[in-house]
Amino acid sequence: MKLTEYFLPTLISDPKEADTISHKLMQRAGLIDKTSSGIYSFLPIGLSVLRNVESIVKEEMNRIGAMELLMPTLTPSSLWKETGRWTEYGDDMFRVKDRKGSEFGLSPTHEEIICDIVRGRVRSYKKLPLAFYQIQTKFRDEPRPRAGIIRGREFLMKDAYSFHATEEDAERAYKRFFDAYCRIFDRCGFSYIIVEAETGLIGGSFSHEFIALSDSGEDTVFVCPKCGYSASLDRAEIGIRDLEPASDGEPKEVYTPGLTSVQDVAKFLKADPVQLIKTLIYKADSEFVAAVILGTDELAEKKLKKVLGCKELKLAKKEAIVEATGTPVGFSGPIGLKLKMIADNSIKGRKNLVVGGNKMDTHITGVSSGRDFEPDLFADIKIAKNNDPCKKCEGRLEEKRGIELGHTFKLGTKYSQAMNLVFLDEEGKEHFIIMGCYGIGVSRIVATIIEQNCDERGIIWPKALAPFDAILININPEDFGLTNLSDEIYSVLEKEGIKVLYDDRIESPGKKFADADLIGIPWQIIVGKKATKENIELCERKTKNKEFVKLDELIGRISRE
RNA sequence: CGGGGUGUAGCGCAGUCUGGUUUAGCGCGCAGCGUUCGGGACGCUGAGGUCGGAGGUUCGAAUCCUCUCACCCCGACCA
Repeated sequence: MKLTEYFLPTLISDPKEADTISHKLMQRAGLIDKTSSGIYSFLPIGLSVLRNVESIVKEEMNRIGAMELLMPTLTPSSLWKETGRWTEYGDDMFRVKDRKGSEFGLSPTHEEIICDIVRGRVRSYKKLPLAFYQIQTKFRDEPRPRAGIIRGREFLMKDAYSFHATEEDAERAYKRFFDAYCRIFDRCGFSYIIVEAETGLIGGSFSHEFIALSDSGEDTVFVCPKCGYSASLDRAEIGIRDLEPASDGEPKEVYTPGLTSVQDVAKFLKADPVQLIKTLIYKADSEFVAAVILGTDELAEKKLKKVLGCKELKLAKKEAIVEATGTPVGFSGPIGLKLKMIADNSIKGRKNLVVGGNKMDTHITGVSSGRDFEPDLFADIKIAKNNDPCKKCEGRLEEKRGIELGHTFKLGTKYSQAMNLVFLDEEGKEHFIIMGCYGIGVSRIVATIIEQNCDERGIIWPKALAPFDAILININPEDFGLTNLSDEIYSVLEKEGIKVLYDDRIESPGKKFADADLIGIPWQIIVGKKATKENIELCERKTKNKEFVKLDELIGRISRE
């Protein structure tokens, strides 16, 4: 491709609205153009990369026997109503009406649609298992799109669905998808971790998130550098902390007028906030419970939910707290509380604590756990912090930011029950089909690659994903000698099937080098005054290493591995 | 949805507080001509704007007032 005939609108300065590195570079290097908030066009060079990502994804999906299909974006409300997600999705789903007034949703995901395809057509165990995938545009009306295409309202996703007769088979498929995901992210050259995750609106029994580490990421994860343990913020298991021990004190009521926050109380009593105890009142399904944690911690609701085994867990409302404990908000404490009490295990054996007095404007100092109150259960119910001890080894957890690239779910029968997907086994008995679903944010991958592969000059594409293999820079297209040589190199490379972008523009060398570095094509072939067929300059974008090769060596040097 | 911020040429900005000297400027980019040609060259000439939109105040509005729309960031929420 000759650059004079190509559409590559590069920018010298960062666009004002972008502040993550990948967003800036995608706009500056002419990969994308914003149409509206969270909605982007892929320009030619951006689309090349997107297609390269797609082909890696497709190859790995095909390799594990998943069949590609394509489902519609516009989907009738009736299907969503079957599973209840027409309501559950709320404002996150874009909705439209047809001319007759029938309601449709722009699909944010496709469980309902694939189930509708499969049900009725698969009635026998003999037709199972099945696995399908598609690469398709998804719509989600995000409350806050951000960071360019990292969180868009319209984005490209690979979603896959598998159907099984048995749990064991579903788990085997889960493993196959899991391994395929690892291969995909390895081939893209990502540095990533895999964490156990929550299933959210998709539902199901368990799931894993594939998270690329990046400071621009929106997810917080914890990694143990020693044993490799990794988990998301609200699930990371923490070992026992080695807190400064305190000696026993005498319980004493103190008057703390209007002081409800840990900070205020600690300041007022001149106490270390770690000696304070927070007592949070939650409503677990229909029962009120008290969660007791250190003043310096935050409660991990998902952990507490798991400990309680309840379906719904919500912080109790102000009036409900008064009703359940007889105490206004901010003065609840563990002593004499008549609710089920779960305490974080870092409270076990702690002494000389400050707790709420279960009385207006009152706290109690000098309290010891075990002596003055005994929770029903000790458990890990706090959110992890940087440098917390690892539960699996003696290491320390490190807090990192990441971008979620993939998510695998073992769904079980959530959708097959709602949509009546049944099959007959060998004995003619009816069962619900067991499902799995597996997603990858394809467009998000493109941004994430840039996050992990760039320098101050611009993008550095991994060779497997680059929009072109090489950029051929003719330093002076008005010089016949240089142009003849450049033309010859260009036609030789093209003939060999090497994708080359030929910078034949009449521009200053500085601009050409700057653009080449910005768009990040792995190899730069530079044709300047000293160049001959026997002495062609080849520069690697990533390292900026220069070497001089003969024309017939060039192909071998830059062909894809 | 709560908090903060921004809308002036393709991009980045000044001008707004204190209305009039602006025919609305500057840099980059763009077009033409010439000189350059190994790290975002230089000179000359030129094109490009209903100052986000609507209404209002005023002799006069980019500037003041009211409403509104769009976009960005933090949070909440979510893949």
